[in-house]
Amino acid sequence: MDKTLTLRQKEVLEFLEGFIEARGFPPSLREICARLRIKGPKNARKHLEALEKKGFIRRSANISRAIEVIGRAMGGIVSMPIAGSVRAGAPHLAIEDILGHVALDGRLFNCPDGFLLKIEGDSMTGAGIEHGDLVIIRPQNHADTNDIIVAMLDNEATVKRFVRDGARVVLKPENPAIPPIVVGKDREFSIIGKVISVIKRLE
Amino acid sequence: MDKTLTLRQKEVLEFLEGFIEARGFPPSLREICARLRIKGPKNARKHLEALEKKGFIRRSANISRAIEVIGRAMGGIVSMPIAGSVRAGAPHLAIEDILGHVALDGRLFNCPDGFLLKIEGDSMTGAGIEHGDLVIIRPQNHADTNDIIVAMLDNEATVKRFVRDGARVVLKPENPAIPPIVVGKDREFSIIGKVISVIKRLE
DNA sequence: CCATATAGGCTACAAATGTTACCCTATTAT
DNA sequence: ATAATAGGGTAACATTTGTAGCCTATATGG
Repeated sequence: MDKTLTLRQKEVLEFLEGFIEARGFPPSLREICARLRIKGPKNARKHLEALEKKGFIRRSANISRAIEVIGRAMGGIVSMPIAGSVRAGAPHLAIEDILGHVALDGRLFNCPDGFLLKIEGDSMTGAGIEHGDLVIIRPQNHADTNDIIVAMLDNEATVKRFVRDGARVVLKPENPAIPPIVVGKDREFSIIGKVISVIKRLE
Repeated sequence: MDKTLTLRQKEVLEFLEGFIEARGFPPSLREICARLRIKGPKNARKHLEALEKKGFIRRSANISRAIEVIGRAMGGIVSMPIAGSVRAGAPHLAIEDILGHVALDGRLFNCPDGFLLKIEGDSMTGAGIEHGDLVIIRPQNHADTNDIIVAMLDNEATVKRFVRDGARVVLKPENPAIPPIVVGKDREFSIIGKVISVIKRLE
């Protein structure tokens, strides 16, 4: 089965997507005819049959406008807040107010109550986390050794690799130029959450 | 105008959202009746009129299933396909090569006709692109020096840093263990697109 | 040459669907 | 008391809409 669309079928598919986007519901056969300058509903139907056979849409018999464009699945979208900037180098800034919200795919970023942080500094470049990247944080107050976490250290937020060395806690940068931080009892330390995803923008 | 929904109206609205989510198109009046155990289509219609008056949905007269749920904040969200394999010059990817779709925030990933590719191999670890990461590709057939691109080389897709050295084209891995590739005239070479974003999942 | 897929025109029919009219009972505010 | 809103019932009606059959034409592959 050839799953490649013809030019005409691509036109039909793009019209379907545009119509649904604009109106909120799919077009009828005769509305498809009107836009594509086709005379009979049967001919529009044949296009839909072709699109369904090739797997681009799903239909239901005897039901008006029963066209579902596959892949447009907007389901499972979660809105995550961007929680301001965090200095990943020498700990400096605390978590600030929420800058905005971003809609993300729940299947890809599986974290119902997560949030995002924008990385500042170069202390985690060895782990592929660089200045300007966004990290997605899953809030939790514990961590396993070698997890990359966001922690509050003396009222400042920092992103580091978490290592439990016996009774001691060490926050390891991924940058040879920056020494590890040994968290002593004299320091105020708490785990904010774990970095579960990194988003880099290259342009 | 009272914009507060009654319990029953909230039931109706949630049914509408669930139906559209599941089926891809809105329900008819009689389908609303069936689910909410209402006997006449007129009664379902009265609920829709109330929801429209309060600004939660939009309708069109005399058109079947013409219900658009407002404010469901799908604005700016784009759906991008995840390509399993890349073939040269594919404007519309064939369905057999699409592993799935991901909904992404258009403000964050500003690329209307892009697609995603799952990275295999460790040739770009120096640029923070590792095995298993997803990269977002903006289709284009040109590139600037130092862009990270997806290219077809002898019928195989590869992700490398693009360097134009005089008349020569060099594809540079970001891994000291892997030598650069000098693209000679004897090789079939074309640029598929530019890597504009990297998504890493750490768990 | 034949079969198939694509693309379209035309007509008719039955089912799905929105619309209208009139009925009722509560509850709440005027 | 009266009006308005919310919620539900029954029936009839007109339109929208999907389905079906039959026609022509072009291109492609065996």
